[in-house]
Amino acid sequence: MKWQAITRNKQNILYGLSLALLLFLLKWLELRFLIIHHAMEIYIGMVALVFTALGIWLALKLARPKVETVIVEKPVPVTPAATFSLNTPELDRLGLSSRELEVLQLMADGLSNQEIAGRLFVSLNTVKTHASRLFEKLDVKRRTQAIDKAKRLSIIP
Amino acid sequence: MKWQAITRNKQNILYGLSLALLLFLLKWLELRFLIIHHAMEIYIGMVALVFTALGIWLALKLARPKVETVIVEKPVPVTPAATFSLNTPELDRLGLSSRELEVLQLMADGLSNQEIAGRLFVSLNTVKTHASRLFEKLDVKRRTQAIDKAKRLSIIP
DNA sequence: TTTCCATTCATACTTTAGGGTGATTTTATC
DNA sequence: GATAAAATCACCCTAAAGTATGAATGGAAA
Repeated sequence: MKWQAITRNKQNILYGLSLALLLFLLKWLELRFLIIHHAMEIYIGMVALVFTALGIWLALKLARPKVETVIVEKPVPVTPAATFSLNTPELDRLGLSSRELEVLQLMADGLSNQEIAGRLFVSLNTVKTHASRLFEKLDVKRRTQAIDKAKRLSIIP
Repeated sequence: MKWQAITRNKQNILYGLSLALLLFLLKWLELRFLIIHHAMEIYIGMVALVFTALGIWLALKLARPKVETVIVEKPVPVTPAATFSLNTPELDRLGLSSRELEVLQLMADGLSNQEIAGRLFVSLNTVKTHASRLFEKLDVKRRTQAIDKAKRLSIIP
């Protein structure tokens, strides 16, 4: 801002000096022609041209051209991240308990019933009970069917 | 920015006008002393002013505003085609036979060994043999592990 | 207080899966 | 023709999965 103010002042000073110079030149030419008393029309013509040029110069210097901005939107295809999204409505519809869902996921991970029991800190019998209930709710006969169906329904990832 | 430009132009115009006014006053005072003897100088002074204004007007008329185009990229979500792409190098590395791969896929679909046998027109023993070989090559202990691993490796969809 | 549901556990039994061993046939390559 | 691999099949045995029945406990809702 301060720098801009100094620059502007400098511009105005230059403007003033150039104008003073031109006036001096004009006066000097005026005196020369007045003394000689020749080609008065030429003198006037030159004055006209000189001051026209001065006007143009001033206008170009002072007037800042407007910049018109045109915004063009370009569609860019974006592939969304491939993430698993739990199908909550389907899960609610099936009515699986949280324990049943846990067992299902561990089945899909390839664990045996005994291993699942160890993972969940329960007995093998408990796991079998949950599995049985799970198959009932999913209307399947075996774990491979349960896993296949659950993935199709987006209940497990 | 635009407002600032207008304000600056206005300032310069005012500056110019005030200077012109001063010049006019100067000329007028000068004329008061010279009017009797120098009618010509008054005429020339007016010519100078008029042509300066003409120059300014011309410059402003000729100046054309610049047009700048800005391209803005807009993200558009693209639904990826949910297609399975067989991981052929991995399949080659594991060395699964075509029959073994068939059995694997039907396992993943939830079929029992007996059902797979019926689907492929072979005996239950044959299916068990293929399954056994399959587990060996995949280094797994049970079908759920085989399925899980095969999906991870993109051998089956 | 009663009822319902989830969770846990047990037992007995049946079915299926999985491992081991061996054999025969078919297919492809040299 | 010889060889190796894939495919097919059988039999025996064990392990694991799956079914049926029953019981106990705790928490939430009516």
